[in-house]
Amino acid sequence: MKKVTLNDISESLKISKSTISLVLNGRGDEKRVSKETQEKIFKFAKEHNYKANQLARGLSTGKSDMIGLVIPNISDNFYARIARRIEKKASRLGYNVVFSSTGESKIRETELIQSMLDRQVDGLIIASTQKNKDDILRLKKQNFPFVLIDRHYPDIETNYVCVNNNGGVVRAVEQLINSGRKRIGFVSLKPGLQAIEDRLQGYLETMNKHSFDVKDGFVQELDYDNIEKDMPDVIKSMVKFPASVEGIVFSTHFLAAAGLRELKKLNVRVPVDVAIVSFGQMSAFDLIDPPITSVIQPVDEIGDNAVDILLKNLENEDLDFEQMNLETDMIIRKSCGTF
Amino acid sequence: MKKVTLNDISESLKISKSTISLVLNGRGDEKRVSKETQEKIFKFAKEHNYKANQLARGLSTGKSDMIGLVIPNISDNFYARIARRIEKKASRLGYNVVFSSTGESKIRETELIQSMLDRQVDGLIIASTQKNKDDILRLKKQNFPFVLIDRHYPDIETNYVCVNNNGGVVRAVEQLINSGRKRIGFVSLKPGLQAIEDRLQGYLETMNKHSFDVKDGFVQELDYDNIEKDMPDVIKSMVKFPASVEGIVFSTHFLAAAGLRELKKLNVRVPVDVAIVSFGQMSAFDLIDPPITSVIQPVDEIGDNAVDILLKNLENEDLDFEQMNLETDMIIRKSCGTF
DNA sequence: TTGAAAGCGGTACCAA
DNA sequence: TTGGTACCGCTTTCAA
Repeated sequence: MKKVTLNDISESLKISKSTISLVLNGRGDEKRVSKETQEKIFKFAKEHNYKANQLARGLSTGKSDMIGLVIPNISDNFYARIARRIEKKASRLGYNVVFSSTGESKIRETELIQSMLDRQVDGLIIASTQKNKDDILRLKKQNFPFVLIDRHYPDIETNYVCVNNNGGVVRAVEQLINSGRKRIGFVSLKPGLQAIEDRLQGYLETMNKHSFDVKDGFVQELDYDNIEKDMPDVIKSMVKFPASVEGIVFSTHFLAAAGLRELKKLNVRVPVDVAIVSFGQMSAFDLIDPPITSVIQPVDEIGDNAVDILLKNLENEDLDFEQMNLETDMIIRKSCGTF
Repeated sequence: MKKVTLNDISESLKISKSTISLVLNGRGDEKRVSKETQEKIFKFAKEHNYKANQLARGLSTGKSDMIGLVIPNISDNFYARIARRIEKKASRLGYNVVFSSTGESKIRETELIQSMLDRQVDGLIIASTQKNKDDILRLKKQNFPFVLIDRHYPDIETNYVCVNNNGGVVRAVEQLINSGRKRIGFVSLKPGLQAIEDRLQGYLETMNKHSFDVKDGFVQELDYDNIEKDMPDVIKSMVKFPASVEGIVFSTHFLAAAGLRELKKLNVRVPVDVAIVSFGQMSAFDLIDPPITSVIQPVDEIGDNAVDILLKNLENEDLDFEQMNLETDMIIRKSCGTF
């Protein structure tokens, strides 16, 4: 069952390709193609189930109606939810989305961006590894439409949709302080991500504001690829002397999960011995023992805004950059010791 | 910064497009293009950062090097993990993947499949809504390469990679029986999915085998779109007289989470009053109070096999259908009352 | 109101 | 060893 092409229709109907193309693209009336011709064409197309080859169309029009989504990891719930939102909105507007995960690798990110460009995607939405200034600068220089999500480059002016990381962590730390903790630790990822840096700053600022010492061992930074492996030692070192923390803020949801796992293994009572707050959520955080207090990132808004901004930029070449730092929310549950 | 095309190179270098195309595709030696010519071409391409337009190439070769992934919901951890695996493997083999979520809607599924076909994807991996025989039959009739994952159509012969749903549930029920429960309920989704049907059968068979009655109210089926709303009544009706279940098997991970949420609200002690097992896992199931016993689906194998089978079919037109029912595993935790 | 033809950027066959 | 050229399927301009 060979695919029907414009040419086939043209030959069968003895009507030129151009007319058919026009009609099938809904510009028949505009171009004053006669009703009969139009009907004949529509009828034939329907009957033979004609569908335009998007490759050919794309080659001809110079746009592919595809947008590329480059993220660290589609199996991470946070990005998956953003992806879902992006896809939903994009698809409603006639775009398909090609996605790829970088696994936080700069090299992969470079490859992926390139391969999407080769595919002629009309625009990109990128949650960058932030180790990849070169590519971002290049995209920018080429005036290629893209918007950064979740992570942006502070010294490169681009469109971005991020969250107020600093503010979110401030709330998290304040919450622990409210529930009477002074010796508060911060478990995070190794530097490299601005978002992570901002969260650390939020922690340090808040401790400072309250004149609480950030003692040795209070701040722990894990390697993205070795979280399971390193978490036991990290937690051990934090809960026992000399650090002896009474509270921990985890800078991201999977760190919180891994950290809690270790706390449990050590029979540390949460929140009695150590209260915890997670920056970022997981779907079962309310069911966990104890339920986890967490800073909520506005996932849907990130996705929606990213698509909106990108599409605006597809239509209009030279728009001002849009930069959004969305506010976080917080759900207070038992783990922070407030009750 | 306009993109460099083959034509540009051809004009600059005074070498024909065909030669350049050959060389850049690594077939220079094979076609005995002189070393010098090859070097000139490579050098120019490098310097001017030439990248082939995949749309054009696809149009010409008739293959796009894209594979389409159609799933119910990318933000569901189960599918997200499969997607990650598929993407990883596919990308290593030179394919990009376009994905879309159907939200369990037949209409969306039809639209999405069509839009991927229009995009000229080389093949499809589909976790179908199973309300969509027509499309599957059409793909099959057209001999279009595709493989079904997670859900297949029993009366249509196709490639598929699914799990042994029946067997998984049998183990789940047996586990509850082992820990002394007789009045065991089954919370599932409204019929429509073969996988769900198989799980129900697994439950019924096992109950039957042990001569346990399946009393009124033991089997509950929720509507995919109203789980949060309907779960309270479902759980209430199950735990109190006359159903008074002592154990519940949830037919999928999110039902287990929602169900447990209600059990907790009702102050039903798990597993003392009601023991539970989940078919399918969530990342924090080990941290939940109580930790959830769950049937583990072999996510990675599903993804890997799907890609393998699909790629084989891309290379070779008429292969026999491959049909895999992968075995599940089970992680036993407190919720089933075994300890 | 409709058609012819050029062009999008490649690939691949056939000559030279 | 290299080049010419038709063609993939569609859009779009210009003429008729």
